[in-house]
Amino acid sequence: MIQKLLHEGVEVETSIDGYDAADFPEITAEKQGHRHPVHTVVVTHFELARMIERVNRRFASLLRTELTKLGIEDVGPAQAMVLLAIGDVELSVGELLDRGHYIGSNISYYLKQLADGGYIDRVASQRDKRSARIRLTDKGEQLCANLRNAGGAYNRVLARDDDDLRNLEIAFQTLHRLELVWGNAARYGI
Amino acid sequence: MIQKLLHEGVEVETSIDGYDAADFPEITAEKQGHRHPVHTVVVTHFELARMIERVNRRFASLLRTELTKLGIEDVGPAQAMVLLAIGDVELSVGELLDRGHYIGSNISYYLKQLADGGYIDRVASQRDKRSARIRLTDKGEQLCANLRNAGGAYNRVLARDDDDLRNLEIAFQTLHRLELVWGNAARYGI
DNA sequence: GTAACTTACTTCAAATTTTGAAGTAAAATT
DNA sequence: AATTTTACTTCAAAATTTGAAGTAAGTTAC
Repeated sequence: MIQKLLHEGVEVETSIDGYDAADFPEITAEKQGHRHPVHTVVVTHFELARMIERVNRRFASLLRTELTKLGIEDVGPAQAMVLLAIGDVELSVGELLDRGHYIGSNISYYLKQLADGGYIDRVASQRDKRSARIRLTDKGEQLCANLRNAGGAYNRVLARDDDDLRNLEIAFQTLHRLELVWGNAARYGI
Repeated sequence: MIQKLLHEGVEVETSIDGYDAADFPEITAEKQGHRHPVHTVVVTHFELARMIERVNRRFASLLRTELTKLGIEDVGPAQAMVLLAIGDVELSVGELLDRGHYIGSNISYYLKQLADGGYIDRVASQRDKRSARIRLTDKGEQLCANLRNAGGAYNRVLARDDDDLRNLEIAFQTLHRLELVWGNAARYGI
């Protein structure tokens, strides 16, 4: 049964970017081993998930470094992500929840910190006084602008040519698909 | 003023499940003069990062659900990821660190919980008695097998045809590239 | 051989992030 | 007018992550 599942994944040729098959334990042993030019790697659901977890960790620490460089002490990576999620539009807490799949109390907590730090403004909506409208202050926009500015270097490294752009786009859309599949599964079962 | 630039010429191709351009405030206009046969979305660094964060969150809650279904109470999603990272080989704590880009004390903490729960065995290496060798117990292997079994359904949904396979492969490799770029940047600066 | 240094990991305490239960107030429904 | 639902907040607890300090084993330089 396990054997069968391992073959439900994607077959990948891995000479690209020289990553190491040993990074991926969910591969049948007979396929690694000898130093042949072509390895076939089976990418499963879990490998993708592990990759995503690692990449997420890396990004968070990068963001922390950037924040430190900017001398920002009252905003952590998680809060910075919230600021970036807000972007330059005014939106309600509910919309923000949808954007990041956060849990309500979590966002509420971050928004409080960000409001205390002067990064966002909260105004009760005229239409619906239950609904808080959120928007970046100038300080918040400045921070986002600085982060984006620092991010430009990464964009240039990551998107060198058309091929890179295509791959980034495909990665993005594929992740979006994962988001939907995993999200729907969580709510309605697969 | 910098970020006003970021909203030029955004065209979103919505072939996948109709996601909304408004979800993604950070699309750049940094396209060079090459000919693109069709409209292209230029995905930035931060958009990818936000997507990855969301997907990661979704996966963690899915994993939590699966663990609950299996009646497992002493293993959370983070620990389950560690078990999956170990896979079916025996390795040292250091190797495990590399696999997940964890921080040492973090893994140590998880390994303690997993050892207490009987999911892993720890043996001091003969060669080097500082080095702890880690391996799944039968209980640990059983849990991984159950998780993989449940995961089979997702693999089938995600990888329906060759196109899906190709896209998953590209996503995986692109994430690996992100991992390298972000990781190296964190250590050596970009 | 041994003193100093490095590696491999653990421990602990603190910070950060996430979760869930309970609450408030406004809007919508009955 | 009473009830229910929505939109959010608060608070306390749990889970996760981090960093500083510690231990013990291996390595290197004298």
